[in-house]
Amino acid sequence: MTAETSRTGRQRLAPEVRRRQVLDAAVAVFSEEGFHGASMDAVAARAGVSKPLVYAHGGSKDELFAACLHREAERLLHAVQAAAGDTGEAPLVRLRRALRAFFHALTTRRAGWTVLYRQASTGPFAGEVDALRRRIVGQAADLMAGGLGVPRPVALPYAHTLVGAAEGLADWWLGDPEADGVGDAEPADVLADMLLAVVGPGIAALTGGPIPWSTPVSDER
Amino acid sequence: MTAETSRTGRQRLAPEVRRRQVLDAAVAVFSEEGFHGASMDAVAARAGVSKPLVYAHGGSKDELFAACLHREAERLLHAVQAAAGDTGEAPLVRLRRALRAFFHALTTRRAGWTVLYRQASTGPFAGEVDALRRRIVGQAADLMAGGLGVPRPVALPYAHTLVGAAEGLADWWLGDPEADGVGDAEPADVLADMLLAVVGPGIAALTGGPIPWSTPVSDER
Amino acid sequence: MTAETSRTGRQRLAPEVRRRQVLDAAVAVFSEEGFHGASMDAVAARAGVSKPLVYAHGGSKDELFAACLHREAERLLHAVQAAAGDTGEAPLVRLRRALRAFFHALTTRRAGWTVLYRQASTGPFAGEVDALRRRIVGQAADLMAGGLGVPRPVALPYAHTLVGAAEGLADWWLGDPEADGVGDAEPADVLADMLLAVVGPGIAALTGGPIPWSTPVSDER
Amino acid sequence: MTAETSRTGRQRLAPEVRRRQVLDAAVAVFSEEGFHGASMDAVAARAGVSKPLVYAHGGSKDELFAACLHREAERLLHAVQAAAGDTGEAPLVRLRRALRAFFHALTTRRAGWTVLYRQASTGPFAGEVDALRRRIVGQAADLMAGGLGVPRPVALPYAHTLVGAAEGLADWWLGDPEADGVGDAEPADVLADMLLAVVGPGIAALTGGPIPWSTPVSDER
DNA sequence: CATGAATGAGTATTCATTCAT
DNA sequence: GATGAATGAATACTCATTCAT
Repeated sequence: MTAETSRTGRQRLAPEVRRRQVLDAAVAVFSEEGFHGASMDAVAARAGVSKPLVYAHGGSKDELFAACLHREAERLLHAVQAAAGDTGEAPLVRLRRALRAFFHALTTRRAGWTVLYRQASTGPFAGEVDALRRRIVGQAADLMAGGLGVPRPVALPYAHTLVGAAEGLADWWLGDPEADGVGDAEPADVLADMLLAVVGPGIAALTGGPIPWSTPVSDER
Repeated sequence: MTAETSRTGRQRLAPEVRRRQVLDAAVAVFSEEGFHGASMDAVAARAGVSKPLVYAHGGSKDELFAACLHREAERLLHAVQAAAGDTGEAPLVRLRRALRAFFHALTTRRAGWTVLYRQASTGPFAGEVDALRRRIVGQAADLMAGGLGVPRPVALPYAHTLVGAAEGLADWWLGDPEADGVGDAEPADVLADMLLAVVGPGIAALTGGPIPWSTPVSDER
Repeated sequence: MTAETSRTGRQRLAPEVRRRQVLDAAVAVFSEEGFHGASMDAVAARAGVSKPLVYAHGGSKDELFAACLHREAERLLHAVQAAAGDTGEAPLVRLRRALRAFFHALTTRRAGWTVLYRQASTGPFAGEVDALRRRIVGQAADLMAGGLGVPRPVALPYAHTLVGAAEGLADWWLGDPEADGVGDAEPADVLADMLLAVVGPGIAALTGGPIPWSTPVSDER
Repeated sequence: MTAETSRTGRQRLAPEVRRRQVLDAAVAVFSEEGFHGASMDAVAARAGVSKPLVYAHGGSKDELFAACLHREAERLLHAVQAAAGDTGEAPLVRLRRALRAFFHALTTRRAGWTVLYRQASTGPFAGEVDALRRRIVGQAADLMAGGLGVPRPVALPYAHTLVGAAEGLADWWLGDPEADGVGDAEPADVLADMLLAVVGPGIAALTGGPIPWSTPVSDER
């Protein structure tokens, strides 16, 4: 018997590997069908495993969905947080970094974002979903209020606006066949700059200062 | 006893009236429970009619949902189109009118919006919603390219950004409990101005001209 | 189309008829397989209807089982109560009547008895089953204590003994191929007399009196 | 480190020891949960071994349950048979011995009795239990016909009645919370005497002789 | 030998959909 | 035409059973 054993039939994998496999499939299916529309059969089929295994590693459908939500939220939050970390640079550079990380996450992990944001806030997960969305948008609001000096009362709705705008742009980029004319630069970076071109002046106006990112920022990353 | 009533409690209504009754109930139920979560029983109960009648007037569940989608989409599109009609005013005033109409439709017909966007964006009707979204974005792109002189290649992604931003702000307004602190002004107008404050300067910068809406616009409407 | 409509396909029956049909099937299946062993599929098949109909008329499996328990218990209790009613006759004649009614119920409605008595007192119905059993045996104990003067402290265990004896005898009668040699008399009456021959003297000894039923009792009934 | 232990926590036990361990656990679990309610996981956990080991030593679930049934049945039969053995004493003393042994087995091995009678009397093992019951009843019938001179044609139904009565009394004793008021005497003996008080006179009347056990029997045992 | 990991087959329950009246 | 009654098809979840290590 070779080192890879039989390719077909029962595969005996390490629990954490299986768990990731199941969660990946669940995120994919939930993002495509929604919570109610997704069936545990579909998740199992997508993962290429049997249904009991899904239950063994993901728990009930509710627990599985919650696990998907949390994993994807943490990933997104960490990615943006790491990118927006206070490195002594100007706040606007941090915003740009954060947007790049956000677009990177959005374009490379589409399903995770869909699970987090395209799910209705009705049903048994309204609380969970809302709390996670609040955290994500809260990050943006903190950045705007704390670093950029946007007045507190409007920071939250503006953060929602910003996130929505980013999502609309990403949707276009991901879904539109004509959207490939961005050259050979890193797409996430291009998208971030496009978004900044639209919302940057408005934010700058809110803070009263000039529009610093109209001057080139060194292409760190 | 008129011709419209019968011995029994059954009301013999004109077909189009019945159809509207059923559609209204369906929009309400779908917006609250989602496509999969809503049951035809619930729709029938909400409409105050029997289930076979729902089938007679609304077709299958899929057809019924599609009908909801289309009716609400047409309403939204017409409202925006009417508001953005070329009335000889400056293009940016037209944009502002369009945004106000958009937010007005959304805040007054909340259920329709929810059905269109939050419930259908995943699942078997993602395609329908996408097509509708494309029409809305097309309107915005026309406005930007035709009226404002935004260079064609960027008009489309910018329109996507704009529409996404509007959706994000709308979601905040509809879903966030703290979002009611807009004073006693017409909420739709406030939302439109909030959105313009964020994206307006950027769009104006693209066209090279001044920022016309920074000067008060007569509160027509 | 004749008066009996189509024999096959959907039969539209009155709700109470269907309910009885479903309950009868449920009693039969539960008595044969036990609560856990019985499947709702089996109940539906036995009733000759579809599974949703079983749910429509019987509720959940738990509710269905509880309904079976209650219906059969009421039937048995009423049958025995009616037979043992205080008609001014000697208490022992009432006991004999009660036993005849009991055997009649046992031999003609075997499944009902099995559901009531052969189900384990473990599981979600321990309370229900115990309460019903208590009522049935309580009837016997009342008869023994109230009418026959059996001392209270032993009336209950003796009632259990009596019921067990009756059940054993009925088992023999129902299950044993050699048990048909009872002539052409009503079997329930013969069984009652056989049981009285075994336990009668003992009960009489407990009360201190003679053994009255060793002298012929007029064959009323 | 002896040959019986290994490096790991696994205990390498003699097969018959393991088998008894498994059977004991199975009897316990089956008696508490019923055949369908019991899971092989629960049996394994109760036995403190892994599930495959249960299969290795107990066979399939059906085989395991049948093995429980047979072991407990043999124990009960042997106990009664040994007690009723022809020791030269009066037949009625033998009957009393047998009853005491029966109730003793029952009160000391409650789980075994529950498995045999309350769990298996319905479901796929009704036949097995019936056969066992026939053997027990046969013992009683032999005693009555052979020793006590009860006429053959009635010995069998009377034996069924007797065994049924014993079961009813046993169920009361095991299940009724008020059944512990038997003083400090050996419960099995008290139960035997209670049963004899009910059925003894009747049996004695059948044989025409006196009632021998109304005179004290030396408390051998 | 002993076990953790995996699965095929089944169970209770619901829902979209359609006859029979 | 309108409805109560009925069902086929699915869905979440579990369990007896068996490989692979």
